[in-house]
Amino acid sequence: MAREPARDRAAPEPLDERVAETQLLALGHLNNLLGYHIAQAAVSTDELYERHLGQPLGLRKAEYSLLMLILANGPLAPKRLAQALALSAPNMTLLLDRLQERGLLRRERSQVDRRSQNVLLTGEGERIAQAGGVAAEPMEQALFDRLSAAEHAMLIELLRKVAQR
Amino acid sequence: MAREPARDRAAPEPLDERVAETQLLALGHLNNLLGYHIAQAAVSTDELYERHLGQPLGLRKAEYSLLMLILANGPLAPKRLAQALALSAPNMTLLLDRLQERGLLRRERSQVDRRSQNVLLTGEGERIAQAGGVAAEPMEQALFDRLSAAEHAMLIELLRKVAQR
DNA sequence: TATTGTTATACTCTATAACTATA
DNA sequence: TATAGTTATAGAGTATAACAATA
Repeated sequence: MAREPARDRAAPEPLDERVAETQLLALGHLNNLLGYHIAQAAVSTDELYERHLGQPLGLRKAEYSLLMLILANGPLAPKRLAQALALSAPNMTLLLDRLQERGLLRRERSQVDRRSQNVLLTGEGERIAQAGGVAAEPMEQALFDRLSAAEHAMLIELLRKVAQR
Repeated sequence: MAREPARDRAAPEPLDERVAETQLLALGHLNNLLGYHIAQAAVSTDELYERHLGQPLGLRKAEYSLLMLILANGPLAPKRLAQALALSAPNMTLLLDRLQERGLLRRERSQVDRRSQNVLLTGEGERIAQAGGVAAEPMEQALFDRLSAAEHAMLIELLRKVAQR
């Protein structure tokens, strides 16, 4: 893909061989790269997360998602949580350690298979998780000046197809 | 959001208070969280990137994007690259150091403003960048068993609206 | 033997403050 | 004074190997 000639013989001679500061950058091959656009969109959603959920609740993204999963499903094994969140087993251990230390969850040995554990929310954990669920709504609303409700739903549906694991 | 009762009085008494291993996890509040679905989709696109571009070219995502931007626009200042890729200035310095060390680009002082630099591709850098552009195509094609071409385009358009910076 | 979870460790990525050289 | 870029440093996120307990 050859680049557009940015200059013109008649234009005031620029001393530098580079596009004007005011000019939007061309994306070139990045234009049709889904991964690139996902990364760029994540910059926006990460900012929103930090403002609406991360800061107020003191939870990182993985911590928040983990609490939401237990809130929705009841007790779960670290193994299943790790698979659902695409985290390695050692990282899941550390994540659970932190949340347990904060008193948001506890671990019980499974009676069925004593290698396995049940991770469950404490009272405080359930309280925070509930609050987190509620606080998610205004965060999504904040997207509605960029996206209609229908577009928002459509976008999630398409991302689901990509994620499909 | 109360969780569905997973048990039934008549069912064989489970010893553990948790959903069956075979059962899909409920997402609860995560269901309408755009950020969550973006993160999940990124797991897939990151895998694809690693296989099609990262491994073969020995380039990380930020390195690849940077090369694509210079290929498409010609010489650019680190400042503009940092803004375009949402990287901090110190991280941009390190990124450029690595690529320069590999002989893929070089830095020149700007003649217009001697605080600023022009980052430009070397011959080898241009060669790798070209190869990267070409190798991107089969990567996107690999998505087409999950997404039609129209859905792929639509998805990128929606992500653009979210990213909008 | 295989699986669940842990420990230890290292590497990448990101964030911040302090500095330099130019404007 | 303000801006472009650098250096130094620390923190978060992620990956891998070796291990203990249980199946």
